[in-house]
Amino acid sequence: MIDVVRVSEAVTRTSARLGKVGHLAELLGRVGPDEAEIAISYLSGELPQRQVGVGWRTLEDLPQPKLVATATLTTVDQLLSRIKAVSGQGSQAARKALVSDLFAALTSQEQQFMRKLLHNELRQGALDGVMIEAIAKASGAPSADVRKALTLRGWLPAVGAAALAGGVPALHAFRLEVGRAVSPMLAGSAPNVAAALEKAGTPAALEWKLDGVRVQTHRSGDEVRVFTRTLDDITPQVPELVEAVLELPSTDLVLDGEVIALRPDGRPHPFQVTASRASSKTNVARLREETPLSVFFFDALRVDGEDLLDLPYSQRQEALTRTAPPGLLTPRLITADVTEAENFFTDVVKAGHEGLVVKSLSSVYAAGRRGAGWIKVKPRHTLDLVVLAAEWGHGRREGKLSNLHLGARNPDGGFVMLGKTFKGLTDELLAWQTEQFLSIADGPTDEWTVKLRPELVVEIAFDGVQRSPRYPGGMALRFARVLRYRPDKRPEDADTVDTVRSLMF
DNA sequence: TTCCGACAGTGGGGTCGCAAT
DNA sequence: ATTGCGACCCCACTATCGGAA
Repeated sequence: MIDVVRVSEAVTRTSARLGKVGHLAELLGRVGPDEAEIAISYLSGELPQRQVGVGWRTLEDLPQPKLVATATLTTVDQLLSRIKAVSGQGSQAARKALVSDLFAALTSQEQQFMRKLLHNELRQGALDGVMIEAIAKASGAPSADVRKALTLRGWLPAVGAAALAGGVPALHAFRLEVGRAVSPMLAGSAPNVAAALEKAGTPAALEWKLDGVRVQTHRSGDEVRVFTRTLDDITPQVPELVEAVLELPSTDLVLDGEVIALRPDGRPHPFQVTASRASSKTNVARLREETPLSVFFFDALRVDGEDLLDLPYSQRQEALTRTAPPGLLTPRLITADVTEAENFFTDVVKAGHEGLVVKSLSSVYAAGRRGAGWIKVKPRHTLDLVVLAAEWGHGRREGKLSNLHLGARNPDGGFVMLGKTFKGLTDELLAWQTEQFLSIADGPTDEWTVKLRPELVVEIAFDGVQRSPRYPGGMALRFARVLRYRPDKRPEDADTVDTVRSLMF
């Protein structure tokens, strides 16, 4: 354990990526085969158990550290598995006792590392992307082979352990396995349709982007399993999808798509409604009567027992349209014409949906790599809002006021908070606003938050207004980010809550 | 020498399930 | 019945490194 912690610290101190890879590869070269999975998992910032039910609250008041490092990866891993088991079935007291046992077995250095791992904030500048390179270096296999195996297996520690033990042949042995989730292909983004077409190359396929939950659907005979983007199994929550897939002619398939709650008129419910349905595990039978889910597939990874990941988009589409009826397919248009594409974008937004995903016709299905073959485009709203307060940042933003509290003007006086944002800020802007904020700080300030006199106007971009149980106006901005400050505007020129309310749904 | 793709980091709002209160 | 916590849906954006151009 202490070896892993020391390597993590070395990785943190090294800014060069190749240097990080070197440190990681050195450790992988000497870790035993039975502990390789654990080492790879910890050093890429995750636990083999994924979640164990321990958060910040459970990590208060922990026992004194040991002075001598004796813990092994195996003993730590076994304790974490017991903690997970107790979290799933048992009292908080029992979990707390096991967490105490774990920390009592660790030195202070190891305790710090474990605390960061449990919080999912290792912040050593190396996650899967860097670890892939380290595994390649330590095993002598090309990183492309490691990446390909990861796509198929969905979990890097297993791939890395196999590479270290068996090299290239072991990596090539990974296959798409029906019933086991594949790493999903992700999309990059572009500010508008023309830019997206430019990136994807023409002609390109334009698909409706539905604001629902990503679903990777596997069928083997009468067995169906449904996985989310993070590879969690949500099969019991989506019976409509299971039934729809059992109707298909192919009995051996893997399809990629989206589930979404639609109103009777075919327009989408707000995202919150779909998310609620897809995450509810109780009363599913009743909920599906009230709020049925629809599924729209947009890709085929396997049909009739044939793997399609390495085929170009156009051939995968052929297999998809052969397999699924038109009602289950995501609306799409193939075009090279910018005007036609822009009209299609206008149509989808008018229909109440999120936007488009523009796809290269020649791209293969490749996990993880954003920006390559798929590019999303969404409309953007903006508002001029007033900064009401700011919170101190963490990590590389330590010592800078980072997270802004945003308010719209109330015509009756005062401002109504609509949420927070920390996005869109350059280092320069962070430094500037920290100085500005401290000069207009107002009244009592707690440990994290600095209240401000409402004087600064900032232009905010966002994707939409959603219903909020948390903020006083009953609404909050979705995906708010800073575009620029508006020194030319005064708080009384800021947008009003009425303007914001008119944008809701 | 410059450009750009990939990656890591920094957090946002909403909702559910579960245990404790 | 309510509250606090942990987990996971959705996610945008900037900084940095290092290979490509």
